[in-house]
Amino acid sequence: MESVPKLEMIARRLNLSESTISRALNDYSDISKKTKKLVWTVANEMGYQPNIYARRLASGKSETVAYLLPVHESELGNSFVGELIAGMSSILSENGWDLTVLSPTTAEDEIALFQKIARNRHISGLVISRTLVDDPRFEILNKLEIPFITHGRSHSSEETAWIDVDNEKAFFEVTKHLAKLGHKRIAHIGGPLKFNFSMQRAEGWENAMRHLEFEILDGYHQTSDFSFEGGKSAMLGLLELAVPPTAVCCVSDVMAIGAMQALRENNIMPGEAVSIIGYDGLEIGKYVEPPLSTITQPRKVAGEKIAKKIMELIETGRKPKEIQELLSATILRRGTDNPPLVDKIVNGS
Amino acid sequence: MESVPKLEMIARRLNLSESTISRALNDYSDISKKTKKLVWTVANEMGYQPNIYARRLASGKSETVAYLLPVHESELGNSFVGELIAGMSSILSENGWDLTVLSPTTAEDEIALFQKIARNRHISGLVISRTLVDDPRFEILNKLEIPFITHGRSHSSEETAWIDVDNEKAFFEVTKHLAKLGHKRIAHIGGPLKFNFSMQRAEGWENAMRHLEFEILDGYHQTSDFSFEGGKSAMLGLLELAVPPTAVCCVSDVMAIGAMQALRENNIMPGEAVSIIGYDGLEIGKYVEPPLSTITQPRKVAGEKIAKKIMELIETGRKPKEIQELLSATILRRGTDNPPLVDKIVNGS
DNA sequence: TGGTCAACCGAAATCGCTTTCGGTTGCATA
DNA sequence: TATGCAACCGAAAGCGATTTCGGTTGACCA
Repeated sequence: MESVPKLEMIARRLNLSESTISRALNDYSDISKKTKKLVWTVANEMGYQPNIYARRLASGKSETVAYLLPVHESELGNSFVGELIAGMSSILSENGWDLTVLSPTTAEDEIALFQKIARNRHISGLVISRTLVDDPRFEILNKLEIPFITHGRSHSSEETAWIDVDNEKAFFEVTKHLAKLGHKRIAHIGGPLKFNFSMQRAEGWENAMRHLEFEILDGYHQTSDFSFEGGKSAMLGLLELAVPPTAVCCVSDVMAIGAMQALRENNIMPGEAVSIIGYDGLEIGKYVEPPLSTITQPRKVAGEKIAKKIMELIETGRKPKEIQELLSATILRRGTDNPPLVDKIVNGS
Repeated sequence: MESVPKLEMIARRLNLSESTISRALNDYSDISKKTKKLVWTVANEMGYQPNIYARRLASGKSETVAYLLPVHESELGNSFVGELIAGMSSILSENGWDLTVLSPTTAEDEIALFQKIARNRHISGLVISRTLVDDPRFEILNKLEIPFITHGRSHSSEETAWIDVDNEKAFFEVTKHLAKLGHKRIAHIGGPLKFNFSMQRAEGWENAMRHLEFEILDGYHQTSDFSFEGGKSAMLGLLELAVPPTAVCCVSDVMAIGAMQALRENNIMPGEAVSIIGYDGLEIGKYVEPPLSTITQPRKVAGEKIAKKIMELIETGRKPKEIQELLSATILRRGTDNPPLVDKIVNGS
């Protein structure tokens, strides 16, 4: 009857005390190298795994990070969630940490959750995605002294830890890209501006337009919710304009695909009279007609980075503001970004 | 300096012993109703939250279930993962349980993980999705005596706990549905048959064809991998046949959308010369041209049920085989399932 | 020879809860 | 008046680690 190996068993086997074993395994400086090596080999041999509950109780650390599932948002996020979680989970478990998933259903629920976490300290850090421009959670978490890192910034993320994509730059670039193709009447279909990434992307487009000295006609900035429907109705709004755009950059692939739908219903082939570029790099974009051009970012890698950073934040005394990283996204040309028809004719040999 | 309330503080406050408080809170039968009520109100008042690590250490139970992320499979699963996790997480945390996510990267990794779990017992149960027809994990987990529930069956799930959709029935029905529309030449685009749901869906189609006494022509059962590309090449395979089908049911929406792509490239409008039905009820299906008919199942609800069942499995002494549930999926007609063209002409008034 | 200082290790207290076991009550029964 | 039996509750021993504090060594120097 092999029972699970405990500290005490290793101690007896080596004629050392439990405390020495513990300190050896935890790499304390007052244990000789020789002893450490000895303890390690024996521990491995016995297949020793510390009881994390005993360890967490004794040490007062929990080595657990919680990921807040953005459940009360539209379902679009879901496809990301898997990859993000995969990335975080792999890195965390490599280090013996746990990843748990929390899914508050309402905003009040979420706050109650924070308070609970603050009280019992069973979770050492939080990962938050879908940040708002003006996100009240930051302040609450700070007050409660709960370490957290966000996937995406907000107005108040000067002092907090985050990892984010340079949304502004991405849309600046994509707008310039469309301009280079010959477009001047470039519109933007955005999501609700309360979301930070939504705001940033809109700003990127706007800044580029200004930089290029293109006029932003009335109605060129459509906003709607993050759904296919939303993209569709936004596009319909653009088509109704006196001077409709020849190119549109959309805040997400989902909305872009909705927009494409609107074009088709008006007998406009996406990528011909109207170019479309989305964002997210969803694989599905390859299979709409024609394949949707888009902007991608590596989500699994983001998950991995987040995991590393939150551990760093918790373990080391480093300031949250020192733990920030801006990633960049890249344009992926597929089939919906082409020179405008008019120009083709004008320039036609 | 408010410190977190502990058992001992409640005890002192009420002039009772710690053990009484503990037993009161855990609803032991040897504590009077009056005392229990008293303890509860005081505990709530103080905002008492038991230290789960102390509790788990003392009780030897971990009240934690782990979800195995199917990472090494194609990325299609990701969109489901979010919903499933959301469902599980909400129910588990309602009951004070934790959901942790594990992501072994290889099959060996997975087994090592199982062994680790078996040793240290820090996880009380496992949730597994993407089961194979012949899934070696079942036996391993049984031997290791790790409670688990699978989302999807396998050949060896007679004695295990599972929740699944009646895939066979769903595809039997969808095939009959196509027949009712007038189709006789109905093909199936399936995924790798090592996956159980893939196998079951193929069987459902096959059984229906037999039941309807329709001939299954050579090549009518295409299999490919779960990707858009896979669906596309499978459809191309069908189109090359001497007698191509007039309707195709696909094992997944993703593959169905790939198949639609293949049709379009051959100047065939999906839902006209060739009807297509997918499976999964992805929202994206609404926005391809024309909207894809499909079969849906409630995934979040599945997650909730899974959570309840795994807790039941762990807590009560019930046999795994008593914890099984078959859900049914429903056909969602959108735009790609129509009567065959030929029949229209033949029957034309 | 004695003293000092690293370098190492052990004893013991904790961490906060669970759970067994036994000990009081008080009341009904014989 | 015993006796028995519920109904309640307390004492105390864990659970398996961590961590502080102090005590031995032995080497090295004066």
